[in-house]
This record gives sequence, structure tokens and C-alpha cells, in this order.
Amino acid sequence: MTTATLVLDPLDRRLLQAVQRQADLSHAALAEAVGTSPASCWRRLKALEDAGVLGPAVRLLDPAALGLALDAVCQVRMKAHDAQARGSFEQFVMDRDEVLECLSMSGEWDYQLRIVVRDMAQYEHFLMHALLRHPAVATSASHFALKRIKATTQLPV
Amino acid sequence: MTTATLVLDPLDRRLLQAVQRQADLSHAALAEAVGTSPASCWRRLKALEDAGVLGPAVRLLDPAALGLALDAVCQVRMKAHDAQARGSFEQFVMDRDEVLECLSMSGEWDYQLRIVVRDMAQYEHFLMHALLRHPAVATSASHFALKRIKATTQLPV
DNA sequence: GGAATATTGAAACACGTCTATCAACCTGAG
DNA sequence: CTCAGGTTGATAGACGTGTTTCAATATTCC
Repeated sequence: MTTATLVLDPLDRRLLQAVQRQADLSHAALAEAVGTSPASCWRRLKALEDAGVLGPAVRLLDPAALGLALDAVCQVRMKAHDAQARGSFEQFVMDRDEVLECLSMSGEWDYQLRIVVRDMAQYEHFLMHALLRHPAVATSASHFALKRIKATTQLPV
Repeated sequence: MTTATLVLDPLDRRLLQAVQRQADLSHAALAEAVGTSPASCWRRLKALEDAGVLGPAVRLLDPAALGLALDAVCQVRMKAHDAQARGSFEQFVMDRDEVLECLSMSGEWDYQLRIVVRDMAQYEHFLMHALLRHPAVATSASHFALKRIKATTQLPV
């Protein structure tokens, strides 16, 4: 698992920025946007794909338009930290669609989740009937977002 | 600002799930995936787009492949909470590419940021030379992700 | 400097795509 | 039942797309 440190042209960077912003451009449109020819553009994207830099193209949805109004951060402390408890909890997290992110954390909490649901009733249901019922979970603390200031998928490249 | 509660077919839901997973399918491929005709598929997507449900199609990158190894959560408390201080801080957050997410929070912290950088040196630089120098910021607390368990952009629809 | 290598832009083509139209069908209201 | 209103799948054609090949140019290394 050695990444040969992967050199990125300024042009590669512009390409990556462009596809991170808008993935449905044609090679011709991309080429014009970053200042090169469609052929070269295609070759570079293929190389980046082969290098494993490019992940899937996904369509983002507007949570507000779907009525998903509640954005919460939930910190979790585990009862035990053995491999089985962790594995079981992480599988739980993978299976629940309300959990968009889960980080295993340093510090006083074991995990930090970001959860998106319709309203507080749905959050309460998730918390009481799913999360806190998980056998590996000891306690949790919830914090609610008043406003989503920024939410981008664009990595700094 | 009334959303007419927007009814979603089971078929609409399958469509939304599909495009959230893979945005670069043709209408024909999508139609087959969700079990309908390309024409109907196109009409429904257009309707969803007009309803404002569909956001941009974006390409996800692999942070590890790019050497972006550090994922941090940073909580921020402000000196003041007037509109000008908040606006200035939120603009700062929008401008910094390392900050992928920023939520305005309830509770003891004013903001919670998720930050992605190359390494600890770069994080220290961001913290000391950017964030903590911002005139509206009083204090901050950083927590580091040991591991990214889950990170999806798929909303529960 | 000069040779070998890598990278570029332009052109070409086969293919699949988007979008519109149309008749058939289902669904409810009266 | 009957008749609109809305939704469906099939069809068709114009268009744009991805991908390859080729010569020319830039870059690297001795």
C-alpha cells in the first residue's frame, strides 16, 4: 500500500476542482473550463481514475426540499472497546440511513455521528429505539444544528 | 416559502436513491435499474429537478489517495454574537477550503467545523494562523478522527 | 547538443444519448 | 357507465459524446 506520492499538475488540480464542482460536464466542456484539449482532458482523468483519486459521481439532494429539517451531531461512548463491540456498532451505523457520517474519535467520546432526519420526533425515535438500545452503547450526547453554514464535498486539492 | 409537502412515489424514491449513488448513468440505464421506461424516468427526474429536490452532480475524491490524512472536528466559541461577527466568521469559513462543513450549534459551542488537511502540521497552521486569529473567535477545541467509519452523501429518502 | 521519451492538440467516426411526439392505458369523479 | 386528466411505454431522429489514431511539440537525460 504505497502511494508513490502522486504528483499533481496545476492542470490536474483544476480538473479535480472542476469535477468536484460539477460532474456532468462533457470532456469538451471540461477541457474549455480548465484550458486544455478534450483529448488531453480525457487522458488525465483516466490517469487519475487509475490512480484511485476519483471516486463515484453522485447527485446531491436538497435536504430542505425533502423535508429533512433536522441536522444533529451525536457523540457516543461505548460500554466496551473490544473488536466485537466496535464491529457491531460500526455495522449498525452503516446500516442506518439517518447516519450520514461517523468518525471514530480521540478524546472523551468514542464516536461522533452526524444525523439527518425529518424532525425531532424522528430523532427521538432513532435515539431511544435504535442507538441507545444498541448493546455496545453506554451513553450519548446530542447537539442540534441551528443552521447549516457550509456543507461541501470538495476536498482541498 | 411553502413546500406543497411533495409526494414521493416509491418509484421516485428508488430514482433518488439511484442518482444519489451513481449520477453518471444514462436515463436508459437508470430506467432499467429502478424498473421503468427511459421516457418516464426522464420525466420524473425533470419534475424532481423543477421541484428543487435535485442538486448538482459532483465527483467524489478519495482523500487518502490525495494524502489528506487528517480529519478533525473543531468546536468554536465566539467573542460576540452580533450579526457582523457571525457574518464575518461565516464568510471566513466559506473561504477556507480545509473547512468542509460548518454547523451553527445549540449548546455550549457556537460552531462546529469539520476540517480535512494533509497532516498535523497543516492543521496546526490552520488553527494558529487562521482560525484563532479571526477577530470574532474566542476559543476552540479540536478533536481528531482516528478513523472515518462512514461518510456518505446519500440522504434518507 | 542530440536522441529518446512523454505529452500535446486536431481530426474522425461509430455509437449512444437526450428529448419530443403519439397512441394506449389506468384512475376517479360525477 | 362515461368521460376527462393524467401517466405510461414505444418510437424516432438530430445531436453530441467518448475514444482512438496520428503527427507535432515539449521535456528529459546523457
